[in-house]
Amino acid sequence: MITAGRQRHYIRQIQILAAVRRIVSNYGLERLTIHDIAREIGVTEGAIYRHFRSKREILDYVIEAWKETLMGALPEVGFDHVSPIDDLRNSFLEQLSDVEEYRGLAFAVVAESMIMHGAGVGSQIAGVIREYMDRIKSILHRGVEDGSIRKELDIETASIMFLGLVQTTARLWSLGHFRDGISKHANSAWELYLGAIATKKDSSPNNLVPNMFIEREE
Amino acid sequence: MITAGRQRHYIRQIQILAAVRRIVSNYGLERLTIHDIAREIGVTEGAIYRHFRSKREILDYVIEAWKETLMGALPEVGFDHVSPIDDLRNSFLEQLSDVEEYRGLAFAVVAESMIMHGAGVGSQIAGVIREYMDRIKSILHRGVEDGSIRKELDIETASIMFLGLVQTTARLWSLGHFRDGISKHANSAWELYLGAIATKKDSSPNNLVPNMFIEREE
DNA sequence: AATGTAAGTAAGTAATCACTTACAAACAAT
DNA sequence: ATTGTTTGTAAGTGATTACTTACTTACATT
Repeated sequence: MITAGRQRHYIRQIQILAAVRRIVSNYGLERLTIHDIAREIGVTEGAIYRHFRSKREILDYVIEAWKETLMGALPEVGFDHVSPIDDLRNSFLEQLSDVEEYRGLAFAVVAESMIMHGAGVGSQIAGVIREYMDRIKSILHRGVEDGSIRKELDIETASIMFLGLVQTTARLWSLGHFRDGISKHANSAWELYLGAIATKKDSSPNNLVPNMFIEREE
Repeated sequence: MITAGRQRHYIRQIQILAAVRRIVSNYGLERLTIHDIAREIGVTEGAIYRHFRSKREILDYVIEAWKETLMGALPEVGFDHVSPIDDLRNSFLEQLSDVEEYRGLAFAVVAESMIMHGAGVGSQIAGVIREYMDRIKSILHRGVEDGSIRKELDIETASIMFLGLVQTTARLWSLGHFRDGISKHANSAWELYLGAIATKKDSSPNNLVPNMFIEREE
């Protein structure tokens, strides 16, 4: 049961979280029911309510986990010992690797599909996105200051493009749009984005994108 | 009632379509019920079934209308009397004006939120998106051929970025992310995208974006 | 061994869902 | 005036939803 204040992650809660992702991934939000969640982890419906007070509380838990994944890939504000470009690239590739890891259903997609499900969940997710965008924007500002990002850039627009590239790649992947892995697209997408925002002095694109993404453990 | 083959658009069907957009816009897909649709246009539930055989048929109708809006803003394949850049810009601005027109719920967002609602609707929408992307890609190819678009460009990635910029701007707008109108963002977003894909010989950005979008009739 | 608690079950609840049925106006064509 | 079609209503249907209740099992602590 989720209580007030800081919460621990009990095993059943994690199992339920995984079940939610699997169900939404395979059958869509329509079939995200307490009945199906219970069946997925092999208990009865009543047992679910030992660990969550309501379905809404389950969704809150999912959103919270998504927020941690999302923000965890970004440096804290005022934390600038790594170059802004590297920060952006890391978040970019990390998110897309999350997409690939979960075979078609990253948190990005789950949360995205929850937006339209009324009952205040939309505004909650909007808050997470706003926070994430603010973080992206502050990184972009740092890049403008240290000269690695073009200063004529509209920061707001550039951050939207960043989010758009990640989310759209994730969604198309989840729709089965790509034949081969997501890695190749991740690299060329980053190159394209970098070309749009970076100052042009160093325009050899190959060295700007290390193969950190490709060399992930399988 | 929707029959086989080409269909006409009867007044009640259009009313229902508008009701669907309004309901999803204000309350989310959760409350897109036959009951609410009927109440929205001032009839009883049974009356709805005089015009559509099932709820699924209503969704099909919505998707079909979305497809027409989406594809209608693009030139036919092999139709190249206008410059590729202009074609892209027209589709880009036209879609975002659709977003603004419907005050927070463009077809783009409706369809997007339907993706995760199982029951085959997802694959249907995926088909529309695939068709749209193919059209975008063929325009990009034309641009490469006539020299207006960089030839080192990864066409696939560039088309994803295009879709991503439109969809994400639409979604953020529907989430109330923007304080002022969408027009300003539309123009700077197009500039940014253009800078990423266009050849650099003509790099004065002001003349590349006419104010056709701003001068829409109110 | 006794006891308290966390975690589970089986069988319900009322509400809501998409959809159906029987019937009645509205209206045009004959 | 009669008939047929379209479009509507009122009142249902069974299925499914989130959630509850009464009771039981597993297990650690004393």
